Amino acid sequence: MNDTNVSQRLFRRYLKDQGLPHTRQREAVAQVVFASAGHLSVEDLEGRLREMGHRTGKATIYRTLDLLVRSRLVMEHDFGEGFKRYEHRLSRDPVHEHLICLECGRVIEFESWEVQDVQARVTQRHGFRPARHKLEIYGLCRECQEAGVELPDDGLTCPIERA
Amino acid sequence: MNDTNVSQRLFRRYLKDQGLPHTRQREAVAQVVFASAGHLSVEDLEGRLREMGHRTGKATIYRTLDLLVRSRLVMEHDFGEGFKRYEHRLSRDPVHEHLICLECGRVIEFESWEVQDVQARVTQRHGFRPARHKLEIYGLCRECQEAGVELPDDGLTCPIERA
DNA sequence: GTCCATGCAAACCTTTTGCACTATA
DNA sequence: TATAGTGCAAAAGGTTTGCATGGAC
Repeated sequence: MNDTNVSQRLFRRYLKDQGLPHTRQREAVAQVVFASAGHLSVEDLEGRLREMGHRTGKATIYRTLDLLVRSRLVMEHDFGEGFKRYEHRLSRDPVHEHLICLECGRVIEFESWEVQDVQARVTQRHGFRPARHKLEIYGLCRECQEAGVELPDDGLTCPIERA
Repeated sequence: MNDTNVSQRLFRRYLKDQGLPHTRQREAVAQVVFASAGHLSVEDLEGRLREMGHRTGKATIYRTLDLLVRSRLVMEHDFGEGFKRYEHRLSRDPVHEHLICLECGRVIEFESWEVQDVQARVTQRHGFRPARHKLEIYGLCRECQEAGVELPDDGLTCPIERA
């Protein structure tokens, strides 16, 4: 049995636990999310559902994503593009960080125990109770650099010295 | 001379460098941003401008914030509240991270050389050219914990074991 | 006098909501 | 059959844009 099927089962269990009906739309949305590797936008989801012959309304997609996020089977991300992206959590490390290319939108995942460490120390020092964190590094991926893309620099050239 | 004035001067220099006019609206928006300690929303800004007797249109506020962000004198943040917040960068460490309270929205800043370190190592490993990063830790601040607030837990109780 | 900024309102985009209808259990 | 979900379209909410007017240089 593959991970997609495991996730599907977990989602069905979640629905049962919450006393919610299991519908074909929920099944379809969950299936697409669990079967996709990357970080999906709602537009991506709509497209894949249409390809598969499902005619699912946007509202239902959003409502189902909300359930998937609540169940903790899916994570919601906002990479500053003006819309959200969704990533399933099974079959990968539950805690990981992201490198995000400002040019092409490519997302590379990595893990870092140091970040966990920083979180533990800094939250303890401030009496803060952590629920989750995110470390996102924005820049240019190798491919975009090799394609000659440059990061724009519009800022003050040297604020302090020229003040 | 205080930091607010330094920042104002830098902003005027930025405008001159870019060949852009220095207007009273830009002056007013910049002044409010530089004089404020926290992480301002556009709504906050509008309010403070009104208090000061300035009648500045929303569009002008957004356009001026865009200039301030481009000049690097101001940073834009998105803490997932559905709108952006703005923070001036002078008179504080240019690189710092945030603890964000999910209950009251309080923001606590901290610094971490370890994160810089992680960024350097992981970007080198992936041939990625970093432009900026953000580490945000979400949870409950001390005050909200003491007020008895709990983090909701709606997820699957134990996905793997009960699968 | 030439540009550019401003202000207003309309447009935009993603996400949410109301409601009549349909499907689940 | 009771309860909740679905789909559509409208609304919401923050942000952006078009355009006529006014200000900066």
